[in-house]
Formats: sequence, structure tokens, C-alpha cells
Amino acid sequence: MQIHSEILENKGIRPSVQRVRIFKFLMKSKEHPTVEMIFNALLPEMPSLSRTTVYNTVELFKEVGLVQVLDFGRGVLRYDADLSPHSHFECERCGAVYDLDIKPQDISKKMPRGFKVHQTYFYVFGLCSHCKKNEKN
Amino acid sequence: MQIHSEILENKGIRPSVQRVRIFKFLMKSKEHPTVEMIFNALLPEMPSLSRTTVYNTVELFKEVGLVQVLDFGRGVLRYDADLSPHSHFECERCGAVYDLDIKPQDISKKMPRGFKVHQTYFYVFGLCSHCKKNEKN
DNA sequence: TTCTATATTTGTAATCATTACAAAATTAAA
DNA sequence: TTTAATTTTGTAATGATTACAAATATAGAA
Ligand SMILES: [Mn+2]
Ligand SMILES: [Mn+2]
Ligand SMILES: [Zn+2]
Ligand SMILES: [Zn+2]
Repeated sequence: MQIHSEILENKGIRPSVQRVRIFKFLMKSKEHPTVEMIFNALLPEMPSLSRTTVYNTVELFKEVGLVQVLDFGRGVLRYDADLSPHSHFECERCGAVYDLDIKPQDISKKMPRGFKVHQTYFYVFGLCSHCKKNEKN
Repeated sequence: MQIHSEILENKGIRPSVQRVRIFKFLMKSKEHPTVEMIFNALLPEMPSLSRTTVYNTVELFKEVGLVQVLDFGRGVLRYDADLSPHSHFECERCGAVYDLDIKPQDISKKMPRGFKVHQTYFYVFGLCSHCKKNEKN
């Protein structure tokens, strides 16, 4: 309760009710939620919440470095408050996203001369164990 | 001319004029073009070309395994006829896309039990050498 | 070659996630 | 309080992609 709003303040943004709730949700979620998932999850407890606020907030969080944005090429962005170096797996059957304990390889040696690296993303696609099992149809 | 249409036939699709032109363009392009870029490039030489045909065609190419689709999170997809294992760099300033001679690391050992890997994508973001130089504003 | 069925292309309309915008509500500070 | 700045909200616009059906082209039969 306290901790979350302090984190927001440390990033120089006002810890409004909406921002704190959205941040808390992102911190505890393991599903790398979309804006729609965040909105649907919080709506029952904050009936006046606007989708636009969720969009504004995750954009703000991205800007100040509180979340990373993941794009699995499905036309929807997903958000991850875990900023430690890790990679992501998306199941092509059920759409679930899993964390992979794989640090992006060190690429500094292999970059063309004069290039500056800011961010790296490693995406893996395939079938999760559950969908692999039921690989009938 | 011949070669390209044969490649399409080998994939089981009819080498129509539009498909061959689009495929040739993708083969020689180094810029990882979007649908819009393909459309604009070919329109002068085929004035009746429809954007929809470009969309249909790149989707078909993806399905039969002639191209890979890249998503740099800008809301537009880019297409790459180079299927060899390599990675991609996008300049956050100028938006240019570069090939990186980096093979995605072998991750088979690090996958959770029962998972099946189909595809991997390694994306790097930062500044290209040209934009790094002019890093004024 | 013509005919006919099938495949492809085309243009337009719909979809849908995201963004723009301005009014309403909230907050901080005077 | 009063006031100014910030934030939230709802609705309208945007823009890439997809759906759809009519028009065109192609392959194969006759
Ligand atoms: Mn994650
Ligand atoms: Mn490439
Ligand atoms: Zn699955
Ligand atoms: Zn650049």
C-alpha cells in the first residue's frame, strides 16, 4: 500500500488512486496483461475506471521505466512490471505468455561499429506443455 | 524471372504476376519493408495493384514459409524474405531496420519441460551509427 | 479455340487497438 | 477558500489490418 505509492513518487509521478491500483496489479500479475485485461480486472473494484486511464497510465509507466512493453505480434501490447533480464514464450495455441529464465545474450561484441544498444527483447513461440499434450486436431 | 516463379510453385502457390513481383521485391529488399512500402514501390510499375493484394500475398507467403514477419512494436508489420537465422536492430530515432549477424542462442536446454519451440525472434533497439553521431537535441 | 469452373485480384466497408481531445473531477498550493 | 495545475473520463478520430463480394484472370475440358 505504502510501498507502491512511494515507488511512483520516486519516479516523479503522482501516486493517484488509479495509478497505484494499476501498478499493484501489474506487480502481482504473472500473465503479462494487456490493457483490456487490466481494465477488466480492476473495473469491479473501481467502477468509474476508464479504459483511457489504463492506456495513459501504462504509457506513463513505460516512459518513467516502471514497466516493459511486450509485443508478440498479435496486435495487442502486453505489460510486464518485472524488469529483470528475462525472456518470453507465447503459446501459439492458447496464447498464454510464460517467463523464460533466459537472459538475452551479450551482444555488445557483435554490434556494428557506432551502434548504441538500449533494449533487447527475446521472444520464443511454440506450444506450451499443456497444449503440446492435447495436440490432437 | 524464372527462378522466382519456380520458388512459388514449389511452395504450391500459383505464380501470378502480382505474387512474383512482390516476391522479387522482398527478395532484393534489405529494408524489411512494410505492406505500405511494398505497395508504394510497386505501384508505378503496376498501377492496378491493390493494397489488399499486398496484404493477401504477404500473409500467403508467411503461411507457406517464404517470409518471416517482424514486429517492432510500432503498429506496423515488416516482412523479411531472408529466413536464415539472424537478428534485427531498429533505430529508435530514424526507424531504420538493420540485420544483425547474431544467431538466436540455443535455448533447448532452458525451456520448461514439455514445451515445444517453433520460432524465436531477437530484437535489439537503440541508435544506429548515423543517429548516434547526430545525437544533438 | 471456346466454355466453364476455380483461383486471384481489386475496391470498399468493417474491425479493433490505440490515440487525440476536451470537459469534468481531483489535487496541491497560495 | 480560491485558484491553477494535474488527472481522469468519455467520446471521437486514427490507422493498420481484415472481411467481403464483385470483377478479372487462369487452367482445363470439350
Ligand atoms: Mn516477464
Ligand atoms: Mn532480416
Ligand atoms: Zn498453450
Ligand atoms: Zn538511426
